[in-house]
Parts: sequence; structure tokens; C-alpha cells
Amino acid sequence: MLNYSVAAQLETISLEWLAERLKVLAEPNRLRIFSLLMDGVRCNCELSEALAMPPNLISHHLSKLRSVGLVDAERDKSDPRWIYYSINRAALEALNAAFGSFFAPDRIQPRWLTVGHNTRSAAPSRRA
Amino acid sequence: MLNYSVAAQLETISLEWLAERLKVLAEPNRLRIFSLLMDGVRCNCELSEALAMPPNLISHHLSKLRSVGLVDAERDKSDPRWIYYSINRAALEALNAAFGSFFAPDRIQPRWLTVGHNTRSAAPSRRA
DNA sequence: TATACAATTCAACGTATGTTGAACTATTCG
DNA sequence: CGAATAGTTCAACATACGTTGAATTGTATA
Repeated sequence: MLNYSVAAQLETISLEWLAERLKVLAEPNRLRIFSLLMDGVRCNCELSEALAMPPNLISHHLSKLRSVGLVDAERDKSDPRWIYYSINRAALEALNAAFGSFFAPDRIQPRWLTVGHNTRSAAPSRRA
Repeated sequence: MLNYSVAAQLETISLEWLAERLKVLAEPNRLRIFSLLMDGVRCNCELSEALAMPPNLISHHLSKLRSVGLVDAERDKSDPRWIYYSINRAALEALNAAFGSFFAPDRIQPRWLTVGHNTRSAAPSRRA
């Protein structure tokens, strides 16, 4: 099949795509920041106070969240010193879709399902 | 409120719980192993061959997946050298539930929703 | 103009982690 | 018994990463 390698490559891409986002989210403090942002747009100083973390650390974690598009930033128009951070809903929905499709329990297959269906058995050949 | 700190602690626990699992999953090779296990129970040697990775590395990643209960192991009764690995469906379902509830797009709140609802405004006080 | 404030950037540190290669255990097969 | 097989464990390495403290940028305020 000609499309096989393409499909395989696409799956590889989406797998890397998913891993990259999970890596960004797989950190307790970033999860806390993310959760506060879910409750509403926040600035660095608010997050810093709420989580008792220095502003530069908040800034570091926010940049990671922004690097994968999950968080947006917008300067205050009346006072440009302030930057408001928010969850990018489209990015979050895309992540949910990818996660749900990759980790869907219905994907789990019993071992011996395809025995005899193919020249290559579902069980490993016990001899070389 | 008396239950507040308890609820906060519970949320902290589940947040750490979620972060721990995401950390285990946030690795491309572990995602590949997990995906193959979704297709059916596999032994180390099968995974090793399919992913072109040394058996000790597969073993290392499998132990990480097992450490959070997402993967089970079972020895072959007729030949104890073989160990069959499989996805723990209950653990996967629990993870899906936690992920879906934490990252549900409907949780996203607009910034100014609770203005005037509390003594503490949704906006940070611009002065000390 | 000098001070205060929001936020980022930079350098440095210790720790965690994926990968590699070799050694080791346990069981089956010739 | 000796060789082969499946799998783990151990030591070592380079890299990635979260945290800290200080310096820097840009804007508002007294």
C-alpha cells in the first residue's frame, strides 16, 4: 500500500505532537498555573501571589505553556506593563481530542484476536 | 468554611496524581510502547523488535508505565521466561476521567465573571 | 526626574532522566 | 551439561529541566 508510510509518518507526527504537549503539562506547578488560568485570565503577579512563587519562575512556566499554544498573552491597552494570560480554547480542544483518541479504552485489543488472520501471528514466533 | 482546606488538599492530591501520570506518558518512546500494548498484550522482545530498541531500554520504560499502574505484567505459565504486558483498563479509564475533568474546555471562565461577587475582585488591586 | 512596578532575561546550580553497554538471573532446548 | 533465550539490574554518561538570585526593559506615578 502506498499510503502506508504516509499514515505511519502522520501517526508519528501526532505522537510527537501529543508527547510534546503532555511534557509541558506534566509538571505540578504548571498544572496549578493552568488551573488558575482556567478560572479566568490572570497576570503574572496574580499567579505569583496565588502560588507563592517568584515572578520569574511564573514567567518561565508561562513561556512553556505558550510554546505549545495552550496559553495566550495580551497586553493591557491602558497600561502596557500588565500582561493578561488566558487559555487558548481551540488548542485545549485539540489536545482533548488527541488525548481522547489516543487513550480511548476501546482501543485496547485482546492479544489473540487476529490469530490466523495474517501470515504474521499475533503471538511472537517462539523460534527464529 | 471548614471543608475548604480539605477540598484544596484533595485537589492538590489529584493534581499531583495527574502530573505523575502525565510525566510517565510524556515521552515519545513510552507512547509508542503504550500504543503497541493497546493493540494487544506484548512481551518485551516483541516491543524491542517492533521499535528497534534494546530490551533493557524497553524494560526501563515498562517499569515506569507499571509504576503508575497503567500497565500490567503476567508471566507465561508454560514458559516463565516470557512476560506478557498489557494495558490496565481501569487505570486508563481513571486517567481519562481525571484528564477530561481537569482539561474540560467548559471549565474556562471569562475574567470578569465574579466581579462584585466577593470582597476580592477578579481583577488585581492596582495598588498595595 | 527619580521611584515604583510588571515582567522578562540571564547565569548558575543541583537533580532527574533517557540512553548505552555490560553483567546477571532464570528457564528452556539440544 | 552447555548453549541459547527472555528479561532484569547496574553503572556511567550526557542532556534536559525546575529553581534561584540578580540584572534588565519598559511604563506609570509622585
